Amino acid sequence: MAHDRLLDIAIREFGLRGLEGASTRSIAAAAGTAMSAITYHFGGKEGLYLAAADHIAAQMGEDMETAFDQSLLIDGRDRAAARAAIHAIMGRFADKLMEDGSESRSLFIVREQMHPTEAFDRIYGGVMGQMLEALVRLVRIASGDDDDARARLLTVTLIGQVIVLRASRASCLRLLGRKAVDSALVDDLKARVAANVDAIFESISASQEPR
Amino acid sequence: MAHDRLLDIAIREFGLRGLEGASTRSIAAAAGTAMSAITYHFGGKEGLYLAAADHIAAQMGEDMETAFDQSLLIDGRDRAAARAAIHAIMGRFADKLMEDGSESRSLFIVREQMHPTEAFDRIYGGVMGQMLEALVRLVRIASGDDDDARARLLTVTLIGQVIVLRASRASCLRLLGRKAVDSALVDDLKARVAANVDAIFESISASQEPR
DNA sequence: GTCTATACTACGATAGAC
DNA sequence: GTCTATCGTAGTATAGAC
Repeated sequence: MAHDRLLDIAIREFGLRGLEGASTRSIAAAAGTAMSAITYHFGGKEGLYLAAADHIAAQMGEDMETAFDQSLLIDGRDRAAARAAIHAIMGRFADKLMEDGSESRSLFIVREQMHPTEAFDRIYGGVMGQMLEALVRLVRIASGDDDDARARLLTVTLIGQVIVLRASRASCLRLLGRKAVDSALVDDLKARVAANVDAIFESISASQEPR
Repeated sequence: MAHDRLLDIAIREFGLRGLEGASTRSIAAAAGTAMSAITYHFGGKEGLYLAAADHIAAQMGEDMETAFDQSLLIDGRDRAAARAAIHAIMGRFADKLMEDGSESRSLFIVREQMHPTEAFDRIYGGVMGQMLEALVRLVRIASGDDDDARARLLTVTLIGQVIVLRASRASCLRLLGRKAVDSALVDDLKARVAANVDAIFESISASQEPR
């Protein structure tokens, strides 16, 4: 179906070049169809862009669903379980972020972070927001600190440790002396982040009970 | 001078809209000059883009210079001093990243991270690379672990905690329930990151000397 | 449903007037 | 040095043929 081919290529092109950088002519050509097929199926470039956002949100939803569904079942007083769930979500997030074929999707989202449009609402309003809120709740439990603002700020610094590899990819690759991100590197990163997370929560626990 | 006005506006426009999104016509109009002035002063759109990158690199250099010059003087065995220097660099980095008027520059760099061009070489090859290398050295000292690869990976997770507020700005603002990043928030973030950094290095130290 | 034609706008580059 | 005028290219949208 021309519809699906166009959507596929649109995600790639919009992620790679952005809304303005991508051209409907080249998207249509790559899909082996006429440019006006975009008008027909999606109403225009803008509609195609939003359809791409919806598709990305849906795919992200599938990928993260089980990991964060489980986290909702966790008891509000079980700090160890909450921390384990944080490790699980962050690990899965890292995997999905760096997975082959996820580059276009990630870049699409990074672009929207800079210049949020309606497309960002569709992505954040879906599973992304739910995942982050679930993470905040787990952080509150795992830290034993009910203060919401502090939990949210800590959550930001946690996800930053994973996201940096996508959002600042070029710098990271140079700093690590690599040409690309392979699965061994992702595993190393996950281990490093997990150790950091443990260290941070241990430190918070220690400061709560001085002796 | 038309040259400087064009450069100023170019940084803003390229940062906001990207190389393809920005138009030489509107940049020239905003600078109150004819479009062909860009050709005259910079040789064309591409030249203007590279000049913008050079200007950003130079400005970043000034801003971070003292903070990281001092770090080079630190003794290779003084773990406490190295950790203090890490705090100083990261704090200054956070300030500069979130400072009023730095948005365009930050966005310019984030875009280059996704799709590095010659402009990225000019920025990274300047002070950015030096700052990151200085950080790696400090991390190696502060952690008491001479392994270079481990130090680089840890460095990545450290800067990620700061950069996330720019690179994933929209998500962070939503998660924090804010409309904008004010200086109070930056101070909170700096304190949180500093605590995280301490916790991580304490944990590493503890694992090295089990008793 | 899909493609061809075409209309219209905006882009970047350049030549030449001042 | 700076601006005006213009060229060629590429963008989106639309109407209508198949």
